[in-house]
Amino acid sequence: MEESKYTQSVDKDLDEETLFIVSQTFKALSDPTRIRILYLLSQKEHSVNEIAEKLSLGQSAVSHQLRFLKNLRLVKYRRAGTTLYYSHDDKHVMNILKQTIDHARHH
Amino acid sequence: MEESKYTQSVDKDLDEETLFIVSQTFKALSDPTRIRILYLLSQKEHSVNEIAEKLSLGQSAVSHQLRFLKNLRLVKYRRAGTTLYYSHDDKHVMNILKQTIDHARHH
DNA sequence: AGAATATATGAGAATATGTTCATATATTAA
DNA sequence: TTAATATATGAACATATTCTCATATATTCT
Repeated sequence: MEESKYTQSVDKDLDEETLFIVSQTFKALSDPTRIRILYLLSQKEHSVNEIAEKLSLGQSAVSHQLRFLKNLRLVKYRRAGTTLYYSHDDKHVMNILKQTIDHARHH
Repeated sequence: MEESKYTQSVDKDLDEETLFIVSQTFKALSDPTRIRILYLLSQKEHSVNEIAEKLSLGQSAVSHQLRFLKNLRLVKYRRAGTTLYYSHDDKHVMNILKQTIDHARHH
């Protein structure tokens, strides 16, 4: 039997663009440092130095990771003088992170 | 003010083990090849060769990735002669994958 | 046992990733 | 304008990842 002309999109192969977006999204969540940063930002906004101190990381490392997250529009920032306050900027992704943390904890 | 003894677990720092499980889970979903394999298995079980053919991948590459996914208990298999039929084995993770694919498609 | 088929495994190569170090840029205050 | 503070950036290094190639293992059939 041939493929039905009513085949749903959910059964089609993944197109390049979708695949790229999905893999990039999960890549953002696959590194312990980025997870810790996002988790911190899930509670409230933090400056770069606050993040570095709270998580015992170098300022440069934090800045690099924030750039990564910013490029994917997972975080945003507001400026206050020389200080940049970062906060999360993607509710869907933060929700998925929270779901998975809860799931991991219950085992 | 000191930390309340009623502080919710959701506000605590992430412990090592949770962090490890979460990062490993997302790492599994961060590679295009593994995403394509899991997506295929979300539809129905497939043998190693079927996966390789459908996705135009080498048999060895597929086998390596399946081992990775098997170690995380994201897939399982049943044997039929010399053929191994793989299927998904973690509804939570498959649900997250589906959510994220849908989210990516709608943009 | 030997041949055929399906899958797994290990080593090696190419590429990607994450951190550190040094330094650049931007904002504010004196 | 100069100094002080906060953050960003680029290069270099160490490690991790993913694929390919060759070969090993497992099952079935004759």
